[in-house]
Amino acid sequence: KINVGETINSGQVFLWDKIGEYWYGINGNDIIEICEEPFKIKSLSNEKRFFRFDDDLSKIIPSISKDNIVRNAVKDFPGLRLLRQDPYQCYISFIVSSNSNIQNIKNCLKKLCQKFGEKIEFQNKEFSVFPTPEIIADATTSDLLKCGLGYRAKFVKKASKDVTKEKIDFESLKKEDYHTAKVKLLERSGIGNKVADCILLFSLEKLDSFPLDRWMLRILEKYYSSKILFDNRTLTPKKYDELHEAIIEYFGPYAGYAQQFLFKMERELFQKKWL
DNA sequence: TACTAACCTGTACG
DNA sequence: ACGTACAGGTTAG
Repeated sequence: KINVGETINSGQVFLWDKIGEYWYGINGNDIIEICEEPFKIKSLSNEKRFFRFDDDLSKIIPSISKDNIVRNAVKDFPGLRLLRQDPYQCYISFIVSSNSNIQNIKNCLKKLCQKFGEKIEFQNKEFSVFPTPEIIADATTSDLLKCGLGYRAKFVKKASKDVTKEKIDFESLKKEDYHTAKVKLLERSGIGNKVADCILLFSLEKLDSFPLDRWMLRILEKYYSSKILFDNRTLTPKKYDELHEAIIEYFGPYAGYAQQFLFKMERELFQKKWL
């Protein structure tokens, strides 16, 4: 059974807020409301695939449980789930995320919605949904800069133009395999290995994607140095690919789920130290 | 192909 | 108060 708070607060999504017992989130042009106890979910579009209830956890969990590290992470966060995000929102979110932190990412994306997104009333509350690629592609750089994007503003604009010009089509990427889809994402501006893997895992059905950021490298070094070998800390594109190969070989086709559990585990460990 | 520096912004620390 | 470091990376050279 899903733990909504745990899942929302695991670095996948940035446009969610809790009001009373209810969580509200923006997903593309959709708005989702979810309450955990008693369980209730409602959305503007009536689409309920966001929480991936269709994933067969009884198959996935055993598949990724290769060692006690993962087994403990799953035991500590049994309600953690991967989410199925709107691809364009996910694409922009992770371009914005580069060299930044979660709080800053949230601020930027919220401003993007408020400035450029359509205002919609839902459950007697006012929301601003995520802007369309067309709106962002036509926005002026100075307006984008007002959202706090900094040097990423030009990446966001260019990447949006690529969507409107159909240089990239998310629906077809969903049908491609991991590697083919990744190559196409890497051609877009502001997207490197890590950002591409986040987009693939969180919005394009690539459960064999395994985003390697600073945290994951720390985790691999700390718990997996004997199981998965990789050398120094400068991760060149070639080494990134090789490491990803080794990880898939170890964790299998649902490695992305393993990544999410491990990431959550280590983040919580760190946060508690500060309290 | 590998390595390095520069990069917007916000916040925490000395 | 003000400088410096650093945060879930990418790009240009």
